[in-house]
Order: sequence, then structure tokens, then C-alpha cells
Amino acid sequence: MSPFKDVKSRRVTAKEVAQAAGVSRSAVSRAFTPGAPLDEDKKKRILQVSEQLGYRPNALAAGLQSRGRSNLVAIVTGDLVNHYDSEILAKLMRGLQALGKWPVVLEGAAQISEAQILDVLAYPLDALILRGGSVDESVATHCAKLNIPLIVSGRVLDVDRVDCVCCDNMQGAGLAVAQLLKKGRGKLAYLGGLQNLSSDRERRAGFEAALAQAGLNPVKVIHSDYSYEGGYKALGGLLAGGDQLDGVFCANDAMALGAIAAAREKYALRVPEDLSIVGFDDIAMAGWPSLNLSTVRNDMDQTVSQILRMLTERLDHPDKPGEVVMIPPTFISRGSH
Amino acid sequence: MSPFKDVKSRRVTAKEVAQAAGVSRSAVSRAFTPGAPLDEDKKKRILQVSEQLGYRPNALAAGLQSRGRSNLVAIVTGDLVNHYDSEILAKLMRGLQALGKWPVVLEGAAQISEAQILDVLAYPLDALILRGGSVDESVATHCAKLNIPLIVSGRVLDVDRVDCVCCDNMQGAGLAVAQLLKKGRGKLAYLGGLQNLSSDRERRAGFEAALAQAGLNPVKVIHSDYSYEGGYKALGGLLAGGDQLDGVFCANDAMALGAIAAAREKYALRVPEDLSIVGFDDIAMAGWPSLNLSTVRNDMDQTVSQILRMLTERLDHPDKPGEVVMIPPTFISRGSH
DNA sequence: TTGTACGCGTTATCAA
DNA sequence: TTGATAACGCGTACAA
Repeated sequence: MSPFKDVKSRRVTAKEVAQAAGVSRSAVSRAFTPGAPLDEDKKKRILQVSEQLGYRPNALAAGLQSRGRSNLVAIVTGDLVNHYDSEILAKLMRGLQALGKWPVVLEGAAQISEAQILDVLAYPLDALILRGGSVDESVATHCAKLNIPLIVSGRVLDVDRVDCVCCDNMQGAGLAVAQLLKKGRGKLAYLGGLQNLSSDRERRAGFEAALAQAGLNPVKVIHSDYSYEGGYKALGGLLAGGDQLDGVFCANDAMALGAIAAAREKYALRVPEDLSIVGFDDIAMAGWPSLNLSTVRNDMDQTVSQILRMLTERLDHPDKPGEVVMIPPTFISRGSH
Repeated sequence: MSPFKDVKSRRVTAKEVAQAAGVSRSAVSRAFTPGAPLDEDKKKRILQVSEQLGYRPNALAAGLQSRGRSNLVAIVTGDLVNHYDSEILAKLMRGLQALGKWPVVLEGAAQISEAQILDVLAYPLDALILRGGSVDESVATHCAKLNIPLIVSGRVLDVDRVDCVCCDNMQGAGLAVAQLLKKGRGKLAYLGGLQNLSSDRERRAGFEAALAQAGLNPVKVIHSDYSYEGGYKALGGLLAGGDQLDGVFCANDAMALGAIAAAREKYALRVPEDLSIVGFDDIAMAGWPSLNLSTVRNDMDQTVSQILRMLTERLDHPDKPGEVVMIPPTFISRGSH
């Protein structure tokens, strides 16, 4: 059991650099602290020795300091097979990087148990960002106990000091209906997603409310699973049912794209001439040539920049009251309605 | 400046729990250490007080221990607009979660500077996983100096103690060509991606080698950017050029899907009757009804399970020689060739 | 089974 | 400007 074996597999520490450079350990620390008082030549020498030995201050140990932050931010996100989730996650991660924060990601919200979230809370996170809808709100209690700021995106959580960003889903559904009516469509169906998500419930409510206001009833309200294939099959079932309809509002883009494919290829319908189809979210694919989906934009850039703003403000003022920001949806008119 | 203000915004520590429960601090530590010797009743009381105060052991401080691990694994990944990257990232993150490791994600490999990677190396990571091609290999030097295991996926890095998983791109391209030839296609073009990536170079080389072996020449070799829109435009340009061709091998699925859309909608060509198109990767979209893309599978599940295996073995044996595992590609025959 | 004491690698404080 | 020393929160060897 040579002592060297252990030494070799360990990370180089400030102490070792100090010995090698013939300076005190504090001097090494100062060499890596901008603005710290230290002789220029000595600093140069220390940095050189560090470079040579491969020394870098250990961020974990630094974060242990009373004033220190870990700079770790956990993100709990839904299944990345949903393009909306993966696109917004990408933007969010970039934003965090720009703030000097490191994203620790828990993917697959539906399968993520409370226990797993508790596990990641073992780290002294700068914040926890909850994306998407299906996680229990008891998480907020745990975060509060651990003094970890909680930011929720995609639904509203009415809890003390919790910040929320959410799209106005009802208004968005209303926009979709209005645009369909404007095109002369009045026999409308709603193709919903997972019913346990607030996004689905709100979009459906918005759809029904807008129709009611126009004195109309939905031809049909059906539900699928927010996936392309789900949309493909669901619209197939709908058309096979024999109902007269001239427009479908889908609760997300993936299902809308699947629905378009089913209408065109399985039922030889022209979209939008025979059937209008509108989605929700405005994922990148919606704008691809040939897909060209009319949809309601659930603005990712605004959402992300709000999350980042809330994060920085929360870090500066941990005790300020929680904010709720609603992002206004906009209708993106393309070729499917 | 009340001392309480500071106390309130801090995380509860083992010391405080010990005081509240009237036990020693080590007892608290033991209560959270499975198998540690501790009176049952005392343990119960400690856990109860912890629950009440909202105490959880700080994983950072625990990771500081000499034998301790941080359980943090950094993943450097390419731009998530590429579906292959986002799908494999999702699988990888789930696998890491199952191992009790937490993924710290750096997204957008093309824009990720060496400096940013150095920054994340400030953490005592259990490992760094490099996905995709465009990052400089000097990263390996830094990892070696810091004794952080490096696992590379998507290209081969011939460096001591670095583990690599990679698809056999040449063989994959060969499969695609073989299948096209089998369908009677002989006037083939290559639609490549970003030329600075080894994946593109290898797939192109495989394409040309397979053609040469059949005594044929490529009709055309062009390059785009691995995106749907890039593929759409590139095939448009190709067809506008007036070359006679009956098959296109695309370096990834996104471009292949864009190419199909362009062929069908802009040039009224039937795919596959008039023009065969084959992709690479086998992303989820390739299997969607109506898209139905024939492609070469760059197996994600195998890749991820190899990465995870290499990771665990590397943690057990930090000094074992580096491995290079090539994942065999397979041809997925669907409706576009 | 218990508590004391030390080490982990860092930054912050303090007196020189 | 410097170096010694005290936190930071935790696990654990050691002695009781």
C-alpha cells in the first residue's frame, strides 16, 4: 500500500501546489481569486506551477464556504421525446451557462418520483427549475425546507416565494378557434393530450369557451398522448367515426403533424382545403418547409428569459414574494388552416 | 445584522439537528448512513427531528470526503436541434440516473469553448462524457491532469485511458449503398453534413468505397449542415443541376427527411419510385407513419449501455487501459428506398 | 453503542 | 502584502 498510489489517483490540491511553488497555501488561493492582494511575480509562478501540475480549485470545496454558491441548478423536465420539452430545455441550458450556472438535469417528469427529486435536493442547489406539469407540488414543501428557490414553468403553483412562468393556455386556444372561425370553419374538434396535465385541461377549456362564445358546440372532444403517432391514430379514429368536421384544434404540434399525415395519406383529404388543422407550441418542425403548420406559439424565448430573470432576482432577494408571469400566446399563421 | 437572518437563509446542518435532538453530531451522521451502528430508538428520533427541521445531508460536503464521490457526471453534447443528439442525451441521462449519477449538461458542442469545459472541470466530476465530434482533443489532456475519467462517444480518440464508443460509419454507409444497389439504383449522390465532423468524413468515405467496389462513381457529392432545411435546400439544388440520379444517401436522417420533402413537393418526384432516399441514425421520426424513412441505424441503446458499462468499469479500475468499442450499424428497411 | 477528533479542499479573517 | 488559522458540513477512525 504505497502512499503514492493514493496520491496519483487524487486531484492535485492547493496544498501541493503551495509546496511545489514554495509559497503558503493561502497564496495559492489568492492566485485564483480575482482582485486578491498578491505579489505579481509570485502569482505568475503559482499559476505556472498549477498549470504544470494540473491544479484547478475544487468547486465543491469552494461551494462549501458560507457565502459560496454551488452554481448548480437542477432542472426537472418532461420526457424529451416531446420536442417542445427538448427545445426549451436546450435554450434554458444555454441561458444558465451564460449565467455561470450548471444545469443538473432530471429527465422524464412523468416517471420521476418524488424520491428522485429529494435525492437531487441533497445537493445545495442554487435553485430547482420544474418544467412541465406532472410533478407533485409537495416538491415545493421540500424546497422551502431546504431553502432552495423553486421556479415552475408550464403551470402555476400558488405557493409562498415560488416563481412561475406559464403560457396563457386558455387565451391560446381562443386564438386558434378565432382563426379557424375566420376561415369559415365551424365544425370543430378538439384533439387533446394527456388529461392529467394542466396544459391539456386549460387548452380544452379555452377551446370550449371560445366556441361557446360564438354560439357553437364542439363536434367532438377526444384525447391522445401528445405524440405524433397518437395524433395520427386519433385523427384516423375521428374521421372513421363519420362525424362532419372541417377543423381540428390539437393540444400540441406533434399531434397536429400526425393528424395532418393521417388526413392526407389515410383519408386523402386536402389540408387545409378539406380540413383545417391547428397545433399548439410552435416547435421548430412546425416551420419546416412542407410541414408548414399553423399553430399557437408558446413562446420559448420569452419563457426562458423570464425564468432566468426570476432566477437572478430570487438569488439576490431570497425572501421576496413569488411572481406569476403569464406569457401571451400568439397565432402563427402558416399553411394548415 | 441579526444572526438569525443568516441562520434562516441557510440550510439546516447535522450540527443543528444534533442539538435539537439532544444527541451528538456523529449520531446524526450515522442515522443517515445505512448499516452504521446506532440505537434504533435514537435513530428514529433523529430522523423525525430531521424531517421536522428539513434536514438532508449535504451531498457536496459528503463528496468532499477522501473516499467520497461527487456523483456528478458532465455530458458535453452537440446542439439539441439535432434529434439524434437529443434522443441519445435523454437515454444517457436516464441511464445515469439509474446509476445514481447526476448529469451536468453542456449543450451546443459547436459553440462550447475549451474554456467552458475547463470551467466544469472545476467540479470533482466522477467522469466527463463527450458526445459528438467537434470538441478539441486537448480536453483529454485536462481530464488526465485532473484525474477525471473521459468517455468519448461518436468518435474515436486514441489517448491513454480514454474509453470510446463509436458507430462504424464506413460500414454503415456501405450498408446503405448495398441496399440501394440491390434496388437497382446505380446513379447515386451523397448528401453530407458538416465537413469538420468525423462522422461526415467517414460516412462519405464509406459511400465512395462501396461504390468503387461496385465499379461505380458517385454522380455528385454535396454538403449541407445536418438539418432538415439544409437537406431540403441541398436536394433542391442537386435536382436543379440536371444530373441524372436515382438514389441519394444522406449523412443523417434530418437531411434525408428534408430531401424527401423537396423531392416530392418541389419536384413532384415519387419517392422511392423515381428517387430512392436513405438516411443515417434512425431517429424516432424516421419511423413515424407517413415519413417512413429507410435508414442506417446508429444504435442509441447499444451506445448508451456501452457508455454506462465503461463508466462503471472505469470507476472501479481507474488505471485500466482505454477501450474502443465499435457499434455495428444495421440497415432499417422502410419505405423510402 | 457512543462521542471526540480529524481530515476533506477551499475561502475568509486576522494579526503581523 | 503575507502566512497562520478558523470556518464550511460531512464521514469515520479511534477510544471509551
